[in-house]
Amino acid sequence: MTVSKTATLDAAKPPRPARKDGADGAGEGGGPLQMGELAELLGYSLKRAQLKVFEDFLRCVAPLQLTPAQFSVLLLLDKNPGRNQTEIANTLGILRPNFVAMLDGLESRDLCARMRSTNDRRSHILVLTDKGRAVLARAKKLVATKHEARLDELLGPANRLALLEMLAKIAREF
Amino acid sequence: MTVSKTATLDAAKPPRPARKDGADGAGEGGGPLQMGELAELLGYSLKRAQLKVFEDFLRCVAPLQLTPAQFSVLLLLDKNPGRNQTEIANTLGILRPNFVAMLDGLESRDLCARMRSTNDRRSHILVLTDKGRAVLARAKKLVATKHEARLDELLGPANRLALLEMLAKIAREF
DNA sequence: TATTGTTATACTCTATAACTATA
DNA sequence: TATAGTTATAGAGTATAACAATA
Repeated sequence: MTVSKTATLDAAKPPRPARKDGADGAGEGGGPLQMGELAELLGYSLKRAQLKVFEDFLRCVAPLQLTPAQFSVLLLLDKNPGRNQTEIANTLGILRPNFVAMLDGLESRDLCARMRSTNDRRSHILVLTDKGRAVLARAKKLVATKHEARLDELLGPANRLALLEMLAKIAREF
Repeated sequence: MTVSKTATLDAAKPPRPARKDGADGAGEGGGPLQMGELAELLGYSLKRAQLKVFEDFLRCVAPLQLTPAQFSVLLLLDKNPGRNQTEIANTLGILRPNFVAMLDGLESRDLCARMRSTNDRRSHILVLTDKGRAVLARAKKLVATKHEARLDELLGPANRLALLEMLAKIAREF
């Protein structure tokens, strides 16, 4: 199609190249699609919302290079000193084999350390390093002032809390 | 969730092998861990809830062997006849390259079919087969009577709707 | 015998580049 | 040249089996 010269018409995207009437059967318009009962499927919105929230988390905490999973590990280590890998991993729903590489990453950045337990020499007691504590503190501030604050702004504090309660209930009891 | 079949559930587990007093520094109890501010992190509960809901979806619709993603595709094809792969994939947040194998799976089970468009021979118009429509109808019934019904039972219809609205808002505007 | 951390492995999801055939 | 479908590929995330050290 050598239209380019005369042009001007094809702004960005010509969605409708002169439809031959009801050509392809029932094809409606060329615009947005009908979501149908997808709009009432809780799991669908749940997944899309989760992706958005994680995406925003990453953005907000980008200067510290922490994923939601890594953040949750640091948080748990801080609140639960003296625990081993199995306990931390189980609590977060991470399988022990998969937790190894994750810890390797955190440890190589000097955010936490493994210490052989004196009681049970099979266990690795996990501890936050000073740097780990510092990074966690900064991350918590970013999450609170940027990430969660944005959610508060969108939903309102009361709704945000109601949402959290319901999600926690599903995670717990469903 | 992690918990597969073998059940990692903290149910059966002797957490305290005769602690020698305050041995390992600050290690508190041997029971469940402190969640700390993880309990207030929306993203955390969002993710755990999403996994539970998808898990239940799989169970409820197991006789039809449909994943949430496959179900959403069938639903969309039914409501939007005459659309091509790119349009369906984009609407569901699936990348075109990844949509190919997914369609292959559905088409090999005779649930949908690709038809070359007469207007634009590059496009594949997607259509549900009769079997696809039948399976979709059965899936919708299972989802409504088992899956969503269980959520209604847990939260109550009003709360369930409020939850859905908030999740949709996050997915849309966040 | 059982458990902790680990390795190896595999399977799913997701993401990007590049090819082909059409336009 | 641009777009639709496709291929190849790479990277996360997640799952299971099995081994060494220790209990």
